[in-house]
Amino acid sequence: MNITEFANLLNLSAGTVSRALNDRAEVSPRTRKLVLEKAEELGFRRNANARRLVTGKNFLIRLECPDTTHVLSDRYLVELARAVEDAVGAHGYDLQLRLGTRRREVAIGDSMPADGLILVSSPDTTAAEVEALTDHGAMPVVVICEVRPLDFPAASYVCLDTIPGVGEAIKKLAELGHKRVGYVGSGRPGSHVRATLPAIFAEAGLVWDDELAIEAGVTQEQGTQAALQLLSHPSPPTAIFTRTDILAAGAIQAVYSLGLNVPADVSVIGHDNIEIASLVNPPLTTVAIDIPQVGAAAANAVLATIEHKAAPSVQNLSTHLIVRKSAAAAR
Amino acid sequence: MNITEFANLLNLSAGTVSRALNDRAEVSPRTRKLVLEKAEELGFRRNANARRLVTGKNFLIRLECPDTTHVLSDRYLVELARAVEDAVGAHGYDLQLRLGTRRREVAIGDSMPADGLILVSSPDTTAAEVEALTDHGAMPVVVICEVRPLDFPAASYVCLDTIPGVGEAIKKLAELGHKRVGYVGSGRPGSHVRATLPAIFAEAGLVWDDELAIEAGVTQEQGTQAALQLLSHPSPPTAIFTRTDILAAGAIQAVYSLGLNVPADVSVIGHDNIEIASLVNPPLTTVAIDIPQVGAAAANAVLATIEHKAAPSVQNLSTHLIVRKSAAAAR
DNA sequence: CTGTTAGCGCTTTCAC
DNA sequence: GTGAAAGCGCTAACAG
Repeated sequence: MNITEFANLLNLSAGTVSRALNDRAEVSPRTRKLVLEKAEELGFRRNANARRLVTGKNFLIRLECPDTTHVLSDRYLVELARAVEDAVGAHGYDLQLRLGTRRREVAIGDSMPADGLILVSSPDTTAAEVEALTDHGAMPVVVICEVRPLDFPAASYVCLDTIPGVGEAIKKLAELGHKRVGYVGSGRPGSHVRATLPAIFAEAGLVWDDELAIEAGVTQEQGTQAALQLLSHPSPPTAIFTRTDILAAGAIQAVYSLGLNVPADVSVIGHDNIEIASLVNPPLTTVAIDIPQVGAAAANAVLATIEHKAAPSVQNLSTHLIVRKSAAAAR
Repeated sequence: MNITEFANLLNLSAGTVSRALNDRAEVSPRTRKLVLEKAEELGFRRNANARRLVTGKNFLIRLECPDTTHVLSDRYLVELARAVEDAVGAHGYDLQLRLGTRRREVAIGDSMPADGLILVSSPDTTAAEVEALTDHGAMPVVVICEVRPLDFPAASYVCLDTIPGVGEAIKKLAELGHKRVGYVGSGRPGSHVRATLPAIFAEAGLVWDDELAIEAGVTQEQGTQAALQLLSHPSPPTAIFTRTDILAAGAIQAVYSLGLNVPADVSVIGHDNIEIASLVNPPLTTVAIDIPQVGAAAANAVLATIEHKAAPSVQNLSTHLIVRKSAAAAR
């Protein structure tokens, strides 16, 4: 059933029905009500493609995630997609997901069927790439990236800052009375977090000791070994902050293996809030970013550009501390 | 630039260009080549919505995942989506992702803009629900579900069978010479796997001993405790199969804490192949399903129905054993 | 093999 | 406030 047939059933014209369905002002309340009710009753639904053709709008937002994404791990993508979908759905938009590397190869055959783009950047995303993805600036875009925006001012940005959460974690430990705090890194000594840590310690009123920092690696076992080494220090830490939750799980095991307890004897704080964080014993206090918030921010940024022609914006979102049970007052 | 303008540039008619772009037979090779080249050169792209309107096709497959999905965990959704996208992309289709519970509420305003649906079912998905989602059978659908198809014969099914992989795991252990094999479950004594285990043991030539089966729970710590209990049995197992990788990680810790080694003294096999499976020490031998294969199977099933009007099909996909380092010959 | 023509189903002026 | 008519950009049927 098309809109004309439907209109005839109500003794109205297609134009009037269209206006009613689009919530236009010029239609009488009585008519609008009738149309809405009957549409529901008779199960009438507009042909989306005709509507898109004539309006030039697609009611579609594309979420693009290169598979080399390190900004947000796979695990978070679903959460992100859910949030974006919710946010854009509230405005009548659908979500199209593009994951592969299969970038521009669909070249011919289809023009851009999306009104806006949300791009999860990877460390090697370039401005040129973003421009290509947006059909040379024709499509509004928001890029989700680490600290610094790309050199592509036409885009909006949602920047993820890992430092504040780490700051909260260290501050929390300081507040709990810990004086000696160890660090177990994931094996990348040049990382942003690692480089900033001494300053963070200072700000929390703590003394940074290089001997209490180990770049361990990525496995749980490596976390255990690093923690063991830390705890065998002549002046051992009473708290350990690890770069990942997996390392934290390892550190907890190390504490137990020494006949000590978490958090009674040693506090442990992790990073990432992965699934097992809440499953280990004790449940892990950890640093994480609010993914739904990231999704909502990105969605609202594209929508603002699409619907209100808003100027490109830059938002900064920070990690924060999720307090569970693995950190307590120093003995 | 629309197709008529573009055609004029080449001194052709819109019809001819359309035929060339659609790879129709009636167009001369010479013309086709010209059109394709010039389209590339001038950056001409057809208006997707006009095409959709006139053909009645949407070139869109929808992947729908209720957030109550337990059939496939969140972690796998991205992998699944990637596989589906690749498979449908090869046929010129795009992927629309629908995650929320927000089911049919978009009722008015948009008709179904998808040619087919892939539905990841949850334990409580009903036939009526599937019917509603397909616009009363108007849209081809394939349901990804556990062992048994729903009572909705119009759909195709990709059924996931966990048993074969568990069978492989136990058989492997038997082949390695293990006689006593322990089981650590996730606390659901009525589960399909648990119920089938005695038969699987029998088939592998192993004796099932109820005293060697513990329904532990979900945390790593619970895995450790269960394994400890198992290993303190008067006639302890030389291998342990756990229902999840997290439990397996716990079991490995238990073995170490006893001054023993994995796999030299005790073999451990997990289930799920979660991220940490390859990160623990030793890398975990585990049971898993090939998600990309699931995605490809589902995608091909919808596409077959859409493009060749193929009859609904039922495919069974099984878990299998991923051999890493945590299982070895019995001492 | 190619040009011409008639819609696909909707929204949007323009009359009334 | 509503109806009539034009047209969005494309494909497909029909001529030639």
